[in-house]
Amino acid sequence: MLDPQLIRNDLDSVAVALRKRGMELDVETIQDLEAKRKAIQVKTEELQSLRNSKSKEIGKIKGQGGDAQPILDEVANIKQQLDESTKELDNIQSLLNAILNTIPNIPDESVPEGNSEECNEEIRKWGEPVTFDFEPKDHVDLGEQSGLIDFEVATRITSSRFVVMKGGIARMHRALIQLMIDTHTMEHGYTEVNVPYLVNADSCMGTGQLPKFEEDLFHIQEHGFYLIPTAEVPVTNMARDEIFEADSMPLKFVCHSPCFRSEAGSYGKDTRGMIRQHQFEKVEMVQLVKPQDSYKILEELTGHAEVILQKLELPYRVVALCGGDLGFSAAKTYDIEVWLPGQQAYREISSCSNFEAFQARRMKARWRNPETNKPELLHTLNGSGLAVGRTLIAVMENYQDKDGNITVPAVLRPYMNNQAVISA
RNA sequence: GGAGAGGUGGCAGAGUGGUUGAAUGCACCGGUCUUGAAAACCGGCAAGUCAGCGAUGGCUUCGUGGGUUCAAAUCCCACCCUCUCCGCCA
Repeated sequence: MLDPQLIRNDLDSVAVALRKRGMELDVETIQDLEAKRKAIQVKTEELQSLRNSKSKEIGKIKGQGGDAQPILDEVANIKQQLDESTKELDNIQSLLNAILNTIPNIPDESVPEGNSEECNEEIRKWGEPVTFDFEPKDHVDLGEQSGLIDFEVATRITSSRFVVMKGGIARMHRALIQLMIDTHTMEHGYTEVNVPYLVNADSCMGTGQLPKFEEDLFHIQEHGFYLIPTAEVPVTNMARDEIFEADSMPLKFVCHSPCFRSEAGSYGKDTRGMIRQHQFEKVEMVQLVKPQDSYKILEELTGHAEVILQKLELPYRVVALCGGDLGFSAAKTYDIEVWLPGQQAYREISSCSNFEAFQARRMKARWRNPETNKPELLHTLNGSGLAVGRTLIAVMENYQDKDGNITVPAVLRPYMNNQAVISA
């Protein structure tokens, strides 16, 4: 959610800023509703004030044993006026909120212009794509050859876009999680957390999945809960309605969790393999920071994700998302893309974002600024560190030999009882 | 799942229809005292929101949502959550 003051006082510049996303704000409708809101709110509050003072008089008179009837008569019609005015205000406010809740965050100045993936800006590259002296297979073929990745049986159990992993592959998947969490806790200073995978609607509102993107979520109708699409939701919402002291910040959390996404609207996209699943696992980093630090910390956080790829010696590049490719709540995002020999392409494996106060405002996540001694909105950031399934397939494809065996990266072996090869 | 108790400010904890946004204590901030600190004493101290250039003023908020009333922390209804006991259970 954007600052309501900004919307009231400088809507035109908000509209200009949002054009970077390729979004056209309906300035006239908002201004119109806002003007009505102002008039009706003032009127309503005046009526409330009148009622309150009259009621106090009644109380005083009755307390002294006097006759309050004259004032009771005087007050008789206030109630009805107030009811009408309140109803009208509620109406306008919910119309206005419906609009405001669907306005995305304002992109940071440094975000590149553009309306599609092609306009993303490459920031840096690490490592060289390996050249094979044979035709490298993709993870689907490799998994089929070894029998350690089974899409068919997962389809029988549930549906498409699910997977069953077995043996060495399942083990390496688990080892990757351990490597990531250990690195972030022991080298980068994050606190490991374990959180609910079902969340309530308020939490989804807080991080911005609701109200606009309900169709992307799995919803348990019976209880009103949602399956988390990312640990960002429960972890960031730990700060909802909280006020943190300055010396406890930044708060840094790392969390491994499954993620559930309905992938509505992605029919036909990445249908092959494990790239796009309804259920996948991710290690997520979340930071709650002082506003003045958030852009510096975005760089750090992105670096923390990169360390995992460097340890695994997987080539990657970092791109800054352009305005049109930016997520709803983000002010700035770096995607990290790993090299997949099977696709001969860089594919997203992490997304690191600064949300500034956008989520914090929805969540009422605040810190006490020592300079003012007042609670102020903090800034939230998060980034995958990393998407585990995609990391797994990157390892498989980059570490394969011509027979389809997969060498276990050295850094993972301690987590796999020193297993060095997953045989085809 | 059954029975009972309860949800009030950063925390603890009063308050059962009317100058109660809420006693008191702790914490916190400022000051006096002190070489300095502690103690003691004095003062301040909820959040959100609206109008206003501002001074300031109004409104809302006592788990959530409805209702009764001129007036609700206080009465009524529904829901949520916490605790205790019983049952079941990884």
